[in-house]
Amino acid sequence: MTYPQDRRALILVTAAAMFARKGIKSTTVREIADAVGMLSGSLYHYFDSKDAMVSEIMLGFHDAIRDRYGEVLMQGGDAVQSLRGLVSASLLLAREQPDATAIYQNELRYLRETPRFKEVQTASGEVQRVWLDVIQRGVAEGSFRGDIAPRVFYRLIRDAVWLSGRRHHDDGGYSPGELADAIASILLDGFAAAPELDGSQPGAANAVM
Amino acid sequence: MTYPQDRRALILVTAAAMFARKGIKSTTVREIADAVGMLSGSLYHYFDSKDAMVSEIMLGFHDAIRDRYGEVLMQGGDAVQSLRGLVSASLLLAREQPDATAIYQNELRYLRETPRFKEVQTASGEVQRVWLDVIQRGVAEGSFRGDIAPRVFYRLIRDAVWLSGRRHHDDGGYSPGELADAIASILLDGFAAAPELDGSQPGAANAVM
DNA sequence: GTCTATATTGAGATAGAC
DNA sequence: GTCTATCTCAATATAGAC
Repeated sequence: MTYPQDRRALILVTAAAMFARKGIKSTTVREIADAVGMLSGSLYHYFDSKDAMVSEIMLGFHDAIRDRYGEVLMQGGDAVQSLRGLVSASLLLAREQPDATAIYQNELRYLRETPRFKEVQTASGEVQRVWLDVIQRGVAEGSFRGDIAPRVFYRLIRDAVWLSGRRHHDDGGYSPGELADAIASILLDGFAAAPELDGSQPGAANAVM
Repeated sequence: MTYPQDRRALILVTAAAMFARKGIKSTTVREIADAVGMLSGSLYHYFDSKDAMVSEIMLGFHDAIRDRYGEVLMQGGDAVQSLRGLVSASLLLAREQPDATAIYQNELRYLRETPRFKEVQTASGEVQRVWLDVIQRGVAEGSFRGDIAPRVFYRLIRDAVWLSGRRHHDDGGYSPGELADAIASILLDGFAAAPELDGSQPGAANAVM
């Protein structure tokens, strides 16, 4: 699909694919070089280190996120609309850039604990801030449940987005879009069947466990 | 808390803690030995290899899961009751064995792709089977939504359990039990606020995105 | 810009003394 | 059962020719 115009870009997308599939630590620079058709030493003409590739991949990904989220927020609307916009934008991104998404989710700890990824950490914090602001706004507006900490819901949704971005061995006829809809629907409406209209409260009623 | 009676057990719980925190690949046998107060060579008196430790940790974890799930299913009841039982049992296990839980979730790919972990893979498949059976039973009984593939819900719930097992830098005053309740409630009832009793359908109504 | 060759380090694992 | 010492191998990274 994408036709990388220069070797540098080719190296980057190839590395991203391998990082996503096998993890950063388990992917060797030799394998990357092999996949792109050169020898490992040659990679260092373009990048200072393996981690430099990781950093560049992640920064590009966060730039894309920031752009999309900016568009969503600029459209205004209430918190529910904003949240749906963020979910939609995230799932779209996860579909467009499944490798970067997987890396971001799988290697969170490594990215957080390695000083070299300071810039990535900052960008990541800004993204999280956007989510929390919208969720808190929704709670204040009364459209989201107030009995659940925004942070908890944020984590759940972040992991769910990851889930939709992952490629699975069998996705049983689900297109990525359908999968996204299914996940968003569970998170907003719940997995329990819609109750009969007998006046029973669906939300607060069930004390779980 | 736990008072390991022999060195072997101490090594295992120490290794589990480090695997959970830093990942298997990033944890060296020397670090494990350090933490337990011996030299790396001595570890090999107890274990054939680093992966042998991983395998033993995971097999023990799956044994515990199987026991608990068995108790749940033996109590009978409808699918909703069984599902709640499974959720409850899982969250309890995630709380009792946070390290094994984290390893299982974080290293899924590594465990799947390494032939040496064949036994773990088999055990893992059986666990998944239990979930899918209960979910499918619930769909058949009409208590779970039929428009969402059981597999999708299973993955969501598996990741959510992981979430509850993870230790986070700040969990903002949430006890593990409260966190578990919050997550289970989102998954079953949804994050949208309970609707006013004006006859509008909470479940199916919102076409997401 | 790519290759050859190699330096350097880090990690898993082993042998044998104590 | 633990330590000392070391083997071996794999991986990142570098230097310099072409």
